[in-house]
Amino acid sequence: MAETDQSTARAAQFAKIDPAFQVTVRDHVYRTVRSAILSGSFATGEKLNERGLAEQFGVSTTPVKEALRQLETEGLVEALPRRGIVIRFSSQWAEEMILARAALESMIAHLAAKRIGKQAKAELQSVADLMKKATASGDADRLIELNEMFHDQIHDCSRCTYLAKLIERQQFYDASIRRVIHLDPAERQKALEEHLAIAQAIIAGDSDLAERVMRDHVVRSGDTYLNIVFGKQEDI
Amino acid sequence: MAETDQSTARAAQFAKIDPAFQVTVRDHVYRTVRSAILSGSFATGEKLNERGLAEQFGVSTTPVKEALRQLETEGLVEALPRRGIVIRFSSQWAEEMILARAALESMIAHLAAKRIGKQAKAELQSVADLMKKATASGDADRLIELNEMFHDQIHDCSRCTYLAKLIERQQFYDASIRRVIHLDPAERQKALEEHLAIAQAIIAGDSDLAERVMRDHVVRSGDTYLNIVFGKQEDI
DNA sequence: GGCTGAAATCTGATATACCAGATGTCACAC
DNA sequence: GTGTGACATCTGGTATATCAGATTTCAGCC
Repeated sequence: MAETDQSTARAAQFAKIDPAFQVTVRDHVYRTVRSAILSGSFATGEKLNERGLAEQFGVSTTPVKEALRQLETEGLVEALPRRGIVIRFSSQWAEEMILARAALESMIAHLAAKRIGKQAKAELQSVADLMKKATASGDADRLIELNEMFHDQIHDCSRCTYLAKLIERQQFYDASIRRVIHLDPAERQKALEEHLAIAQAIIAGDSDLAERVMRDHVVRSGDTYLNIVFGKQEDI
Repeated sequence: MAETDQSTARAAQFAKIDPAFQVTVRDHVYRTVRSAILSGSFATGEKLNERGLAEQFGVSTTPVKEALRQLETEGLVEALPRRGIVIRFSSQWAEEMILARAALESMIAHLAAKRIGKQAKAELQSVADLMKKATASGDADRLIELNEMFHDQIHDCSRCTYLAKLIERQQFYDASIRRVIHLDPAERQKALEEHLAIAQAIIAGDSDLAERVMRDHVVRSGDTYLNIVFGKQEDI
């Protein structure tokens, strides 16, 4: 009996591993090619060769085809049947990805403000407080981490799994670029103010305000990224 | 010389065929399974079997795998590596797809109001006028057609290709269900009023108003669809 | 009787072979 | 020189075989 209890207790210590965590070749190819496209390794209109990619990765064409299918569904490449895969991603695409994110994040912020519970309010406030500290101390990596946590919390509050997944696909920059941004004190300060305003609006349950400040935040910071990645500035 | 001109003129008469128009097995499987999922042929959580599907379609597993990969990227199914494909779609998913559409369509309406040109204004107005007539005469099929034309025009005005593509994937009902909706006179009238308001706002260049009325339109009509497909009502 | 673990089996993941449409090349006819 | 068309070739699409993780089954043990 004691033994049973003990073993149960021990088993409970281990978090369930996410089955989707496993890495497949397909997934590796997908991530690598996606990242390469988003970082501008391929010119818009350039063709991708299935056999060539398979050879470069040292794998068969099967997982490559599947990875390309995912990229196609995401809109980053276009498949012309029996003719080839063409890169679709461009600076315009990136701009629109920001707009999509802005639209979806503001929708989710709206819902979060309506649906947030007491405990979640406290947690959101606590992350906001941590952001304030990290901004003051200039810890860029910590800020990136908190940033992600912050948006994830809002996603959780909204209880919108699908929307959260959709938003994830609208990201065209990676951690290294984020780091560049967060190293700039002025940018850090601006982002902090926006985050605090978002947190305040959501905690206050002001869904319309939350929607607006979130949208402005995503668009503004998105433009900053655009500027860095493509060296140009565009407004809505 | 005359011959050259003539042949050029003749060639110009034929529209270029879209290379993506070609139907592949993969695409057929994709569309069929997608439609089956959206129409509720599979319960949420139900497993799909690659070999089984391939056998049902009388094809090999290769195109089936690719089709499933597309559905996975769309979020309709989830792939658990080496364990199987699970249906993710549910009424909650459908609700969130509407919210996504509302967010994206309102963003696109906002941009359309800002970017629309003189000729496009006239065209949008003319479609709106046709809608008025079709609503009065109760021509459901014609209304469905005009509806699509209307939204496509707005997409074109916004000059947002990526967003337009993204919106297309947020549709969880097909033509037959649309038809049911448009057969109801009250619904037709309501939709007409909304469409006219949207057209007016965009033509007037009032981007904020366009955004708001578009969002309300998508959410309201979406709820009507939800009601029909899932027999329940949900609000934001 | 209930638990353990090895074997059978199911299923997705990957590799390979082959098919067919699309494109490029080039000799030939005018 | 220009245009035509057969042929070589490239490339994605599909089929099939094999590999390996996951699940199930069930005999054997406590």
